[in-house]
Amino acid sequence: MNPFSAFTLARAPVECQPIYRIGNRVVTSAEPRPDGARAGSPRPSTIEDVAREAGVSRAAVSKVIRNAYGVSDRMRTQVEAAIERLGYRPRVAARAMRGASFTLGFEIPQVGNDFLTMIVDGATEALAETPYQMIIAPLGRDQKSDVAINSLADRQVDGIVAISPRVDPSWLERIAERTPVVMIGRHDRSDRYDTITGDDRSGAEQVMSHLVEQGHRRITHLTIHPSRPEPPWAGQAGDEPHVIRTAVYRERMAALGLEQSVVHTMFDGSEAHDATRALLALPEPPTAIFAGNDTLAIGVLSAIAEAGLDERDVSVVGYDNIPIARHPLVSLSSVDQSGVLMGREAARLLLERLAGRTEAVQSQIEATLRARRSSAPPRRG
Amino acid sequence: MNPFSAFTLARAPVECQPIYRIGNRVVTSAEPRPDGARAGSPRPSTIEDVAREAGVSRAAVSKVIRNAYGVSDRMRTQVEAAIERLGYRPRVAARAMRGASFTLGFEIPQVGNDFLTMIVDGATEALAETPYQMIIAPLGRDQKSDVAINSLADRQVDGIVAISPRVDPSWLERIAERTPVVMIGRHDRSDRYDTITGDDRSGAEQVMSHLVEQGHRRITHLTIHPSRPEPPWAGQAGDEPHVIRTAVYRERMAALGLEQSVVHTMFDGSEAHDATRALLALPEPPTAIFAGNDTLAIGVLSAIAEAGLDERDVSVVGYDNIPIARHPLVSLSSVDQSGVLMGREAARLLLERLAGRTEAVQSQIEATLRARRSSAPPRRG
DNA sequence: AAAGGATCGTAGAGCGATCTACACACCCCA
DNA sequence: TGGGGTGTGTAGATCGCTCTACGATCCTTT
Repeated sequence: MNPFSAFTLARAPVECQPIYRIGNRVVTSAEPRPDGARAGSPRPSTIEDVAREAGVSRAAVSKVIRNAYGVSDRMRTQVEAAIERLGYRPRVAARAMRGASFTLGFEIPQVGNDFLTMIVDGATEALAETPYQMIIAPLGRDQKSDVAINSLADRQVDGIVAISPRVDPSWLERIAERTPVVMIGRHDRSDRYDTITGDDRSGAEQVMSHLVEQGHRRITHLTIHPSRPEPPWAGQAGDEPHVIRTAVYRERMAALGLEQSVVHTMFDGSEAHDATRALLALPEPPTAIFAGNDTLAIGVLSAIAEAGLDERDVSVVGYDNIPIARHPLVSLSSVDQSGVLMGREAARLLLERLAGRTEAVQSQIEATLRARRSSAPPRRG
Repeated sequence: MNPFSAFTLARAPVECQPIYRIGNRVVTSAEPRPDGARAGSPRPSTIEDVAREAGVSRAAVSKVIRNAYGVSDRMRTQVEAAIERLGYRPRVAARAMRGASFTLGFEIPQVGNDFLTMIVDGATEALAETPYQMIIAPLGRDQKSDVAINSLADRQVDGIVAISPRVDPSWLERIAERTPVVMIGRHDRSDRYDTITGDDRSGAEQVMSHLVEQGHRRITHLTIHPSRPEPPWAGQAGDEPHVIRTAVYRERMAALGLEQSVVHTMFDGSEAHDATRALLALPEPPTAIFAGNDTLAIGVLSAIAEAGLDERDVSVVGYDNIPIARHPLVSLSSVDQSGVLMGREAARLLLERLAGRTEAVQSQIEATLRARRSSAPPRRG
């Protein structure tokens, strides 16, 4: 069963019994609680308990907690002491019912992807001094972005960062009507949500110029499969980063009168490895491979190394400049589009929205090629 | 300000206005809603709306959603149609108030750490067919584990996976009274929470045997700083994986009458790099380095490569067998303790708890050294 | 035909917060 | 002395959902 459709998300599996909570008053139930182990545990204290302990009203405690107006120093001290004594912690779920959940949600298509990790790192840093907690909804295998985004929205997060999701922009706009959304990595324009993109055109152009200047002529572009079937919202403006990089490759090759060679693989580097092996077995293998991202490039490098070849045989350039790219054993040329910066910016944009901004913002991050050992002039021959 | 203490977690920063939601009835408020942009958006439909649309009671809709007993086929069809028409999605926050949130929380000390990523991958896979959604609470820089764990508990997650957290076990037990907890990676025993560990003793012993058999005598152990100050709960049983690995190193070196050399660094590989540079500059540098984990080992390798040396000069063995370790350009010998398996197991243990299990379980994952190019017999001389 | 048992559905009381509206002091000044 | 502030604190409705208790049918059975 797909657990995330409107129905099944909501539905408990038959074999999973619901968790019971002992409420303010003791629940009189003929049945023993299913999770007997936790039955006797002390009830966590509520705002009510704090109020009683401090000898004030619930509302007063709430005010102190929210740092709201109308609290005397004496009362604050009193209430804070009571909170301390009881070890009280506000229940986020209850707060979310009326106010905010102080939670920002990140939809991450691949947890293992180092570029996405950099984004999370940047955002974490930016949120450090705020009361907002970040949560990440990772995509399961074969799961679509909308599942994770919906799931974040269902959890009443105060803002959502969606990373290059393959979803219908108008669907995303509907989400953005309720919850501020920042979309990273797709070249959409919307006046409902904010966007952050790298300069994919410039980045790809730098790669192509670099390779051509080094004397490469047989250049293969290896990238991930575009969405299939072609989504109805695909277009120039809404293109995914990889699509743009590919377009630049094609333009440049065409302009130079060179033969184009584009290979598509899955996200994961192992397919890039296999694809590269096949390329190397060709009668006239490419002298350079422009990989759509570093994960693929790493896979490409492994096939090249296994074949006993090096950068003079086949040069490789990636995209994203993930941390391992600068490792001397790898030394992968790559385009830096600072994921950390993107994450920081995403957090900032969300906080701005929460502070009241209403106009959409499009933010673009510079792209800079970092040439390393993996790209070198081809051997004469 | 630290946003996560009992107080500040709860407190909105002064400049952040709360988000208002239009409830079931229109909220009559003299003030305009602060987030004016979203003011005109259609109110998301509630269970009440669905009930009206389907011509049944709220309770009936709830039953259908929860797949509970006492629903006729006719009613189910009717309600499901209404849900479909309205695009209704249940609010998790509201459900969490009484029942379950269908959310499992993972506390991840370092988002960028590939070993932890493997754990998440394994868990994601295991949860794919369940109604549970995983959320990850990443640790901010200099943040302690308890902050993230608390934050998950505050969000009423139905279960928590804590990865090798540096927290007081008795504190964790208190959390576990309310919410099932699985702790990965620390050799604690508790009858309140479940644990999953690798066989760190065996793994470390394999490393040491391997290096010694290859003829290494000057072996340095490089690992992360132990918690400082020594936490009060530290002891043999509750030791962290790194501490155990270090202990094994010391035992083996002592048994062989070899001089011990232990270097401590931060988590991040760049310090390992610097530390290795310093080691290489010694009059008698080590011929082998046993790194406490692969992240550190990668940093070690980079320093060795930069110095123009290779495995015949200084061998390196890591721990965790992260994906990049098998890359032919890196080819790092490492101990495999299947993070994916750990993640899968963690999810399984949590689901079992939710299904009613009450006794604690300790699960141990095998450790197997994968010897690769990075460890080789030292050069003569 | 009445009793008993399923089956199906509803009413209504929470869950733990937030936030508006209002009451009560107290003080100042005319 | 009375009229307004201003500063503090409380009452109480509300958010959207869950779940127990119970009522209403309908079908068997005796």
